[in-house]
Amino acid sequence: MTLSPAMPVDGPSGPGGLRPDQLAALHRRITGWFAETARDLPWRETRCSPWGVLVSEIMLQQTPVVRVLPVWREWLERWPTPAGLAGEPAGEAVRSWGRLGYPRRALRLHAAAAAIVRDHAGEVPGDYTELLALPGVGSYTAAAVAAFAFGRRETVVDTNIRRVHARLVSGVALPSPSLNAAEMRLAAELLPDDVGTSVRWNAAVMELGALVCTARAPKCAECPVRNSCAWLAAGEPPPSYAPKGQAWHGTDRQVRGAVIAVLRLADAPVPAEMFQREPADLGFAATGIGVPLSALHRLNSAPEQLERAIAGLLGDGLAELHQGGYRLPA
DNA sequence: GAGGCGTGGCC
DNA sequence: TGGCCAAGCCT
Repeated sequence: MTLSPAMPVDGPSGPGGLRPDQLAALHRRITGWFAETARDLPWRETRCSPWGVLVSEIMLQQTPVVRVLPVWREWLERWPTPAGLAGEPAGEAVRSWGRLGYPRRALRLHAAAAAIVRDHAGEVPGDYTELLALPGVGSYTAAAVAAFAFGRRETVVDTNIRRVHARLVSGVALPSPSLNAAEMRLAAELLPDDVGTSVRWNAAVMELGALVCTARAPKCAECPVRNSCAWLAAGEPPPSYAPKGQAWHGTDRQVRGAVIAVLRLADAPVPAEMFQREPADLGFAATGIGVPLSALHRLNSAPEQLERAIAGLLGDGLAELHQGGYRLPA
């Protein structure tokens, strides 16, 4: 039987073909690198509440840290507890979400806050299974909150960790298009046994993927485990598949985004006909709502496309009809 | 399980 | 310039 770096097999030598001493060395090097390199992020401070950690994790889903920081600070100042957020209309969460993107996350975070008040006496639960039951909380976020807010030993797997494992252990440029059982098993086997070390390991591997082992142009010269990297040893083979990008220009999605940008800034229900006409003709050009209205108009979308976008927003609960116009849910 | 879902910065 | 990418989740 032959062990290939590209096809990690558990055997006498351990996960990914690593001996126990090699695994321990990886733990030491990566957590050591993290101790001296980690960014100072407010949700990593020990005084940050589990609620603050949960809010950060939801905001960080598909959104870069630098854009999350100011919005997270505003949210925690305004709503320092789940009960604070749950006590306000869902539309306020969507409005305060600003331009973070994927505004349904704001809706789900609001629903999660309500569930926490209703089912957990207002305290963010620390168990993976209970976290997973919250709206907007999937396998990654449940594990991350349990680990980072409650110090639990959890197998945290996000896109950064997947990429580090793919290169460092499996020797390929990128992880597979979707998370699979083999990856979860590998991640579980790489996780340090000690609880405290496991928490630091999760954060450290994630940080390594975010700062050094990046998707494009990884900074291998700065990597603390470059001498152990299976991908580097294999001569940096290119990805075996081409990631498929998401279309944007001319899509319903783009129109959705433009419509909700208008609703975020509107302080009264917006009649449907306003979405179809020049804001200058409506006398709104110089007002706050005039800017997103002009942007929407420039898309020059077909009426039926606009209808689909609005219907989608209504269906998702991101908008509601009130007195002949559309607004964020009140 | 593939596809839908925002937004802005970067190379 | 424009496609790729960012601490995913849900259906």
